[in-house]
Amino acid sequence: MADDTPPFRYTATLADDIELRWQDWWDEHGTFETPNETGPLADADTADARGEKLFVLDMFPYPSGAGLHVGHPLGYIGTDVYARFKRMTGHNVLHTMGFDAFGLPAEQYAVETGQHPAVTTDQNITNYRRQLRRLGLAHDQRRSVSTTDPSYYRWTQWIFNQIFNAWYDTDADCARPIDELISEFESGGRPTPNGQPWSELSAGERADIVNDHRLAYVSEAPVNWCPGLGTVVANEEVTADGRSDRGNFPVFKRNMRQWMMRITAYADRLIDDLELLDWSDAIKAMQRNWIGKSFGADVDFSVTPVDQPDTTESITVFTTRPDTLFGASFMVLSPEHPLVMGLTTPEHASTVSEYQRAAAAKKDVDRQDETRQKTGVFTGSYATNPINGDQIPVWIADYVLMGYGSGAIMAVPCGDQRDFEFARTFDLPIPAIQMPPDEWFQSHDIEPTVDTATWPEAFVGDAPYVQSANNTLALDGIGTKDEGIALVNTWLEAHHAGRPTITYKLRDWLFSRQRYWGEPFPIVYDADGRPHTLPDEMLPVELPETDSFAPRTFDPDDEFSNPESPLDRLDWWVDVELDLGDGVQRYRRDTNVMPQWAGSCWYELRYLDPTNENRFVGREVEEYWMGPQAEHRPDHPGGVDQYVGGVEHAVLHLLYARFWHKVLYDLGHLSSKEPYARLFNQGYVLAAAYKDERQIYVDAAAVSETDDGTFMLDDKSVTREWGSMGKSKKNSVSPDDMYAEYGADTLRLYEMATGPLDASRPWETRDVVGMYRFLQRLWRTMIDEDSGELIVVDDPADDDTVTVLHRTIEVVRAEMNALRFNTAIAKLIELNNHVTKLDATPREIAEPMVLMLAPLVPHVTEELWRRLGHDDTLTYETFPKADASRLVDDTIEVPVQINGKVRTRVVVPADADPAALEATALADAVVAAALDGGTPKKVIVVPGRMINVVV
RNA sequence: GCCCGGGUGGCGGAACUGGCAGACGCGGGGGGCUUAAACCCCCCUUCUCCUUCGGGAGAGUGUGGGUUCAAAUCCCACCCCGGGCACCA
Repeated sequence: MADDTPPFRYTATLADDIELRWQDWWDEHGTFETPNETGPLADADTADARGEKLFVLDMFPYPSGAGLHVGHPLGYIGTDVYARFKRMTGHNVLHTMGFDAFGLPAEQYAVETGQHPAVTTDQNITNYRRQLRRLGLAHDQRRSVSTTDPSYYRWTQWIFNQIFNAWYDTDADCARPIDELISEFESGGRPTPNGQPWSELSAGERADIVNDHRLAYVSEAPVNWCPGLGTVVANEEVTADGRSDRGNFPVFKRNMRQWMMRITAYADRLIDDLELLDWSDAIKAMQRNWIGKSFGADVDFSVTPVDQPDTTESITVFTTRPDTLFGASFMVLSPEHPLVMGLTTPEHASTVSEYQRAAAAKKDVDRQDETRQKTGVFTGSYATNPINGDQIPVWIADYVLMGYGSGAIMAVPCGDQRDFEFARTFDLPIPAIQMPPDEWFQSHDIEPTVDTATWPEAFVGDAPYVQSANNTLALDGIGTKDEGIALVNTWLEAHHAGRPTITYKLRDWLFSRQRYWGEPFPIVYDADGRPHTLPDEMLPVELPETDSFAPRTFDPDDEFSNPESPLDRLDWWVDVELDLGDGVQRYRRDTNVMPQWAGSCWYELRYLDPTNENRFVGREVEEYWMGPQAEHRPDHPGGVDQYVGGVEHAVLHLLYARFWHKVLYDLGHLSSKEPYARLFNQGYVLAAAYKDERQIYVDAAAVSETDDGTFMLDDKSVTREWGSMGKSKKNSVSPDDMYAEYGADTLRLYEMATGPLDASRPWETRDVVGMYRFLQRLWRTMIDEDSGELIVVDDPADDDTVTVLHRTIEVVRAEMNALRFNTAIAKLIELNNHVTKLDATPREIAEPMVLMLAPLVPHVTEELWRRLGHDDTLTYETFPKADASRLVDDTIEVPVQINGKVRTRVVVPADADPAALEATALADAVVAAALDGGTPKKVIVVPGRMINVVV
């Protein structure tokens, strides 16, 4: 190529040279190594010299085989810019990056390629490290961890043991060591569940009681069985339409014996402590909704079992509207409710069992389709409504779910649309208990009446009660539900027929997976099948080597298949002889592995103290980096100062990690109550994908847009859709291509400039050139393109330029601090555009400009800083501060409006008082013409901003 | 249905606490450099209309109302888009 590009122009080639050189320099000099104050990585003097601590954290990546595309590092660049900025404003910043490398995709990728997941995972991590390093991210490499490393998961297993050896004391409202529970049982200070004295129980009975209190426990419960994946999965991993979020296979509810974690014990604290967190309302709302706390009452209805006509039992229902109890005209049980068989009379037995079978065969998806016609069958029995003694029929129906409340409801058809529809379908009575307002009747075009036969739907809302009284309670005339609820709750308690209660949607966390690539449980079972944890000195329990790592999967629709853990096949590993304190005995190892979320529940803690052999994190180290900061806020919960990641973890990782953190806090291992004090959700990089007429993706890079807005590949038109980037969509753009074409600094700048960090934005390769041109102009203001010589001059800058500089500094500082890098960049471009118009670039402008750009484009600024005559990295230079006297002008131009429209401008002294402003405006020719000799009706003066003359 | 966001030029997006809408970048147009092109540089670029070519007028931030001297910004009603939850009693 005949190329007359000037030899020292800032091109991709020069950028490449600069970037690789500085990346090596940083590594050689340990530039980004962050000292602790204590422990193995301690250098207290340096830590103090750097200033106040600041922990900046990214959600660590799962290292996939496909490598990074340009969408992945958006958040990583954002945290890097922020962390670099904070280093320059007096902070000891901890920033590193680890890998969340256990889990399904690694295993699937390994199965596809026939390589062991340990091998592919290592390769992928190596590739990720290379791609991330090439971006110039200022990470402390010494602190990088992988969840798959035995020296890491040793401590994941240790934390599991902590959770296993803990119980939740509801009186103290915190977790405590299980030994303290046992002591309470032994001393009699706490009664056993069935009241028998502890001393009379066998060792096995005692173990069962203790196991039932543990925060990690094995139970037989309905779980999500996914035959297509060959494993059970957590509620949080099931999509709304009843499929696995990994692989999109059907998921079936089955009773199985599995490990659970008692996250429900923390439901209230997980909600309440959201108040302490600087997170977006959206994420907080998602967590609150997921936990799903609702206040209401349990109400007991008595029933007579068919086979024991002389006895009564009670069915408890949960309701959020106890005040509507007078309107409960029938009861509906979930088909799986344990009392259904006992309440079914012989003549209804066949229809009931048939309905139960049909309900069981239905997938959750179909069952939850609320548009479906209501179905159900009568059991033949009646229950007594405690508030009015009415005998109400007991039905079963699949719109009542066993998994929520008590699996039974009182149906109030006049006030609940589902009950209303059910009553209409089966011709059940609909007594009115509220008199809806006239407008309600008008909107339905019917006469006001309590005769619900004319009502088209249930009435939901506040309205005076009617027909709601018994001998001891009268609601009639009361107008608000809060009052009604309080009165009925009092009545229920006085008559032992119910009690206020709280229900949650949150279920305990299903914690075991029947896969290979995960943390083994540090658990063995004795001859009686009771679990024992392995003592700390036996950790880690290493994942056994095997060629046969593929899980057994099944036909995705084969609901009645059973999971087979890969570890189960390894007899040599499963059967062990150990001395756990009772002499050498034979045990069987637990053959489950932990879910992918386990490793990410505490990784930020390991970053703090990655080489600690004695503890998962040193106490003082944790306190330094994560301790509550009362000087900022008395109720500061502690935790990471700035966490950045995608919104997709709102109820998975972020909920699980908070739960583990709180357990560790309760047990005295941590000083922080919460792991992540401040959370920022970055947006996503979206990309256009194109499909041809066969609905097959075509290479997005080859598609062009015509003038009339249609998209063409060669001579065929294709359709466009927006979504995440991906190889399968043929629209992936690799950062490697961007490095080759523009360099890492340009890529960083482009990603930060396209919009606010929390907004998703489309990727447009053709737009990248704008930031490349900017860096070229920047380079050209300081370096001669032909000679390569520095052309910065030591002459003072003119007054106007200095003013522009200080205004820029003022804005850039504020914008960087608030993570608004897009506007900071715009300001810096304006400054540089100003400088390009000067005859020469003064050093007093060049140096602060380089420093301000350093967090964004670290390589080219290091190079310029060096050429400006400095020996050391600019990483720890002080970020420029604005001179306040430069931020105010002597005179300012103020717009003058006439009747709210800008018609002219006047130049006035900056400190002009309102009267002077008004006088100046009225003297202006345009204003005088508008007034035409008259006087204005009104003049509004906003000093320094605006004058509005109303004519 | 409920809960969160959001809607501004051809495109990505700016706009402090209600005070000059469209910063910055892309794209587009014009010009320079060049034998030519690419690269690079300079100027113009919300729309419509008028113009004596200096400029001027009107409209304009999803729609319709309202508050105000003044609304992208506040209030009411509605439409559309994205995300989350959902037969949750």
